Amino acid sequence: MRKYILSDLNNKGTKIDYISSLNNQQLDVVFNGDGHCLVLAGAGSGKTRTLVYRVAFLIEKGISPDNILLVTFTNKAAREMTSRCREILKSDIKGLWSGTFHHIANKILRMYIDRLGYRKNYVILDESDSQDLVKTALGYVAKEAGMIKKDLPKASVIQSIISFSQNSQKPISSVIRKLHSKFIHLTDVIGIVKYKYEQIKKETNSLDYDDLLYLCLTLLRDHSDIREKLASKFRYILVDEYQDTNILQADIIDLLGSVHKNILVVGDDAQSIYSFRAADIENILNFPKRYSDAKIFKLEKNYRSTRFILNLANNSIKNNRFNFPKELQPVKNGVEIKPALVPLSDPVSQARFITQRIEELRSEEGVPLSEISVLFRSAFHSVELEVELSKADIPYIKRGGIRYFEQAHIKDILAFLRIAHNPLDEVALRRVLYLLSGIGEVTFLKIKEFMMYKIVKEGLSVEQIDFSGLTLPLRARESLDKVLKYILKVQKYLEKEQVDIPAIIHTAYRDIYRSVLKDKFDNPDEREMDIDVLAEFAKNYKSLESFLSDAVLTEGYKGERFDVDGEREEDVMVLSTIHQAKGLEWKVVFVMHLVEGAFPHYRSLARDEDLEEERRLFYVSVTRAKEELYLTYPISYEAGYSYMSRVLSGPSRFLLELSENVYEKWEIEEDTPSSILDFYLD
DNA sequence: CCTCGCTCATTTTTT
DNA sequence: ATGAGCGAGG
Repeated sequence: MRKYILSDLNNKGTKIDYISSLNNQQLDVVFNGDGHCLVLAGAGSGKTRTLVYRVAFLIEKGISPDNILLVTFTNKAAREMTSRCREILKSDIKGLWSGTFHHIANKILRMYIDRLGYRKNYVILDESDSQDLVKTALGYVAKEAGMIKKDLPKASVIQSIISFSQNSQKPISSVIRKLHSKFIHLTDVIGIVKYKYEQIKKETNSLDYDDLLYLCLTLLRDHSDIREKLASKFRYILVDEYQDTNILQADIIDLLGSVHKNILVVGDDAQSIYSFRAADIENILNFPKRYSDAKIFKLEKNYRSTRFILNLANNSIKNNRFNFPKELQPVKNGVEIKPALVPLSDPVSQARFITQRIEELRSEEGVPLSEISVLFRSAFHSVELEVELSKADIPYIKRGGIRYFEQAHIKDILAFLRIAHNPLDEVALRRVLYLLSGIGEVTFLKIKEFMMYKIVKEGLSVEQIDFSGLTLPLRARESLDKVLKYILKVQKYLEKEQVDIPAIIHTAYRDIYRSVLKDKFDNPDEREMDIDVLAEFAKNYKSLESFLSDAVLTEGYKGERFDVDGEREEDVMVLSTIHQAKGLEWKVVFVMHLVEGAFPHYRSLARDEDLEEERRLFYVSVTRAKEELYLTYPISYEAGYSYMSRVLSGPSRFLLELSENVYEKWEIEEDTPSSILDFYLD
């Protein structure tokens, strides 16, 4: 194969120096990645690099960027990859389609969804919107069936069942049997709730995350002209993190690649960590079966971590039975520090230790904060640490937990924008009206029915509706008037050539929301600042619709700046859930709260496959580290909240099952009773 | 019919 | 500590 490489290079006279930038395995992918290709890329094996060079190579070879589709796991990753591509090519790349599956599905549906009987101006519901709507559906169904809500699962549970069923393309009944067997006797009712939920979505022209994928697939499958058109457009398709795709996503790729048949997927079965949202590891394992002509590439050389760290990672993952056996081969040379296992007496000591060590790294060893991160299983594990970091004046951003766009006040403001865009947006209208006094469930329904009738049946616009035909209590009337006045005002803005979204946000805030914010929350000033950030972010958009879509599909976290135009990061540290740390690397990594029951999470203990996923998560966490790795856990901690007793559940099994020689034990808490240490560290 | 204040359970991971 | 759910008052 190497022969082709040189002749290829000589003939094309390329400007990019592939040979000195990539190793042989990587070069092979870059030059020979035509057709159906599976690239099995271990952690730290330079898979992003390989993808970036592959895209650059295609463009340099003369493929137009709009004939390339690059699917990534986050939109952030897509931005990073395209900007790196731009750097090596030293030219702008316009027209390349890149982003997450949801992002790309949205792009396709905005063009063609009318073919499926939806209007193109649909709204996208995020998970909590979807939950709200399931709750509404549940209300109707419970009433009709004469059941009490108490006897039914919570809306969030039903929502998750519906979602999993959609993403895995399995019937509700089998999802319930597998994931929520205690509700098995309610299968029929849940099925009806799902039906009702679908119906409301259809009526209100809204799509949830799963609909984006499912409808995109339906569109491609059932409308051959659209399929042909798009599949002809995409001469080359590249998919990153393929191990975390679900069946819908794999099928979408299959159809989009059905004309040119150039589908290159990259992934690592050992890093599959999203089965809870129906990611199916079979996609990657069966890729060669799905495409019998598939070429398989392997990237096994690890450029990231020291041999101690890799040794630890290999040692851990070999306890898993269900995956391709493989070992990461270290390449790195130089100073090697053994990973440290650090037991601390409790979460506060743990936080202090990490903070102290970070200070040392920073001041004594000159490690920039941007080269350090702290990872954990669950977002709330970092609370004590956040306190300590703030005390020590160490700037950090946290990824995981509540997202920026999911905060109540941001969702409130977005709801205002949504009803201006579409006054019949059920979820948004309910949210806005509930904020104001005098309007509850019954009054809301009355208003909604009235507006629906006037708009849908009589074809009136909001401006034309005579609301005096609706009898309402005084307070409700006042509240409604406020909202209507707002909608009319904003619709004037929308008629203008250049839509000023920040102005719409500020109008909603000044006219209505400011006073709500003041009594609803105890930190209104802080939240007001968030709303300013939102307005700032909105400046980049020229249509309300695209702004609203991105607000739902963008993964930004609180405190994280939206690096839309690749602004330089300042020197801040990252705290992150392991899920959010996927694909990233740091010189120094702390993995904290390695406590049995927390990590592995107690809900995964019952089934081997779930436990193995937790172990893969551990594997992902340790392979983020380039040079130094600290594994910490508190010996005792308070589970749940303070009314519960202190728990001594002991270190994670992921620590215990590692052989002693892969890390150094580091006991720094002199006040820790040694008997406890002896017991647990045995 | 709405709101407020009480009680109870509740914390995995996310596009 | 926070949120959801429920029952009593307004």
